[in-house]
Amino acid sequence: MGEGADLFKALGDATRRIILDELTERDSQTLFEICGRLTMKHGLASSRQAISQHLAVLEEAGLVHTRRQGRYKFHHLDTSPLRAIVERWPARREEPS
Amino acid sequence: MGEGADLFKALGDATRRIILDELTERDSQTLFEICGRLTMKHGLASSRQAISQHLAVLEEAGLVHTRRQGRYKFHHLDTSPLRAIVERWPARREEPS
DNA sequence: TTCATAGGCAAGTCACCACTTGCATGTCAA
DNA sequence: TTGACATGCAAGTGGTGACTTGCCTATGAA
Repeated sequence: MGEGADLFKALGDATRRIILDELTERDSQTLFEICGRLTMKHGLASSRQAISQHLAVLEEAGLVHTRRQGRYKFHHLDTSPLRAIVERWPARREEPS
Repeated sequence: MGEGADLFKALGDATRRIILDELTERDSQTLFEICGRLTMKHGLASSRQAISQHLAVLEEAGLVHTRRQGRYKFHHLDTSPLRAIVERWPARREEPS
């Protein structure tokens, strides 16, 4: 019931968080571009299928949107669902001593 | 390296998120108080040990701090680690159409 | 068409994690 | 001290999820 479980599940994996980092640096990438950049710049050697499944989870959470163009599928970052987190548990009024 | 994995792991469980909800409503509760309120108001029948382990995870993530007083241990909410999430993946400049 | 590229689907394996179970520790009251 | 209460610790179990493996579809160029 709008509990947002998909969002927290998506953020729960370290590889998916790095994918979000990569899309923050350079938005609108294809699956193969993301695979290459994760290997090169972030030092992780994940398979194409693994990254594809991660992107599906991120899309379910609303953090990534896709756009098909011929045989390419571009992935776009959407950080707006993250606002629900800080809104669910607001900052306290009084600051600690 | 300050990657914050503990934070996302803590937020990844639905019961722990409800515990944060409960502490948002009423801060500084003991383990037994939290157990009782989760059963009454949120309808989940988790054991004392389960809740205790959840609170330990939340404390590792810095979301909950504890204060001992005699045989009681009070749990305090700290939402400040959540800011790191929205700061890691900032909102885009342009708004979507 | 043929071939290479970009991506999708499904079943199987393995490790982690939530939860239980049982016992132990420590505090306070009678 | 005895007993009840509040919490802690540690081993074992089951289910979920990340990853692999293998095959399939679709687009575009020669």
